Amino acid sequence: MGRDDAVNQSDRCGDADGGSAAPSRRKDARRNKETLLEAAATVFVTSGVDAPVRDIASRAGVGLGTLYRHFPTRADLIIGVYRHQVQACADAGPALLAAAPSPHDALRQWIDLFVDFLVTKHGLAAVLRSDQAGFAALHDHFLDRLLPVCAELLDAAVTAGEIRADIDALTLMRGVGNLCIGAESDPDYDARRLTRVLVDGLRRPH
Amino acid sequence: MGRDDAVNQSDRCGDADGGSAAPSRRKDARRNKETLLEAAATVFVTSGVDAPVRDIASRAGVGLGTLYRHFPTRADLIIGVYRHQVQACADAGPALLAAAPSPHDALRQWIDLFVDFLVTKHGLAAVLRSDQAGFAALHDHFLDRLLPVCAELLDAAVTAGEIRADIDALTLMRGVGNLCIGAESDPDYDARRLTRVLVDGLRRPH
DNA sequence: GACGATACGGAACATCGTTCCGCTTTGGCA
DNA sequence: TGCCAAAGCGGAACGATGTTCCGTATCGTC
Repeated sequence: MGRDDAVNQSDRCGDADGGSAAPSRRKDARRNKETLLEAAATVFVTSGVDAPVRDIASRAGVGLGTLYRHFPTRADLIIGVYRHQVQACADAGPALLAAAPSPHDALRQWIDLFVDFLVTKHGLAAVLRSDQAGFAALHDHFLDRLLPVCAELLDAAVTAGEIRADIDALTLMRGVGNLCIGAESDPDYDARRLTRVLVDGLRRPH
Repeated sequence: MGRDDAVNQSDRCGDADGGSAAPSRRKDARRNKETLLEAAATVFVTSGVDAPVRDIASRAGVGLGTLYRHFPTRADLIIGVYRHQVQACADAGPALLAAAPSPHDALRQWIDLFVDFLVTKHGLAAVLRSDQAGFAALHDHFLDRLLPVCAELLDAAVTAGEIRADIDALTLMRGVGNLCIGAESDPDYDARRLTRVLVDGLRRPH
């Protein structure tokens, strides 16, 4: 819990928007966006990513209209808050593959990293799984960044003959994400151990 | 999908309340309760277990007050609708243990049964996992009926030396339940296969 | 048939997401 | 510096949903 690795650092850089949209020309707009991200990050920790939108707006000291202009959906807000951590997790993949004694070991370590990230974000895993309209962007963002990494690790392990080949990266990631649901609020449920059992189950039966 | 086994039959017997509460002395009350259960079962199939309460009440042709009197929480309604199927799943455990070639095989088959049940009920797995207040009763009901069965199968497999001993029945059931979340609405996500991988992972490493 | 207990129905209230629009601020320009 | 159009802001208002409450209707009994 709370391992001090690259994935769980919460620093964000100055620019609130790491994406493709051009930052506003107006200073107040940029400041509000940044303020909203900070407020959201705080509220997410205490109330989870399902916290009422009003709570976030009021903590940021802005109106609802302002929040919705900068972040049309809750998914946008969540992406904004966790963008850098997701990227760090993605970056860790190739490094682990290079350093670990075997591809399966790298996969296991990488999934540990992913699980540590998810489990420390109240409700993130649940909303990541959500099929509700409006969360597609969140889903896509995670998949865009992490799926290729997972696929690379998986392929390497399959090529090395270490694991079975009938589970694709998408299914595995969703499974791991699902296993993390509720883990943050229940000390009796050990999502980390369970994901390791799952990854163990990938091993080629002989 | 839609396997015709004992667990997935949807018949209910005459008495709407299989639980401990004494049935009402009034005929209209008993009839309304039964009507509500039928309406809920129908609505759950089409709109999932998260369907608006009003939809169920209106389909049953009763007022909201009536619905809330008979089923104070959504969990009570869900329990009422699926009570018999849960019981059938519980009953299948000992039978499988007696018939299967090995305890681990029995466990695998029983979990297949459980997964088949969950996957065919839109949103059930998700709400089963929910930590929200009001769903504790649902959680407890499932655990009361199924946890002992799971524990028995797990113990037998451990005793037979087939699987590792560091995963308890509660964790396993929650993990399986979690793996089923969203499976009903996404053909690309194969919860059955994933749960088999998980159960495979339980095998004692040698 | 009368009467008390029980149950019914749905209006009313609370919460939350989302939209909309009149007002304010900002940045560029003369 | 002063002006102005564009951009942004705030929060009232609306719709959906869960939940409560109470006046009225119905049932079972005597």
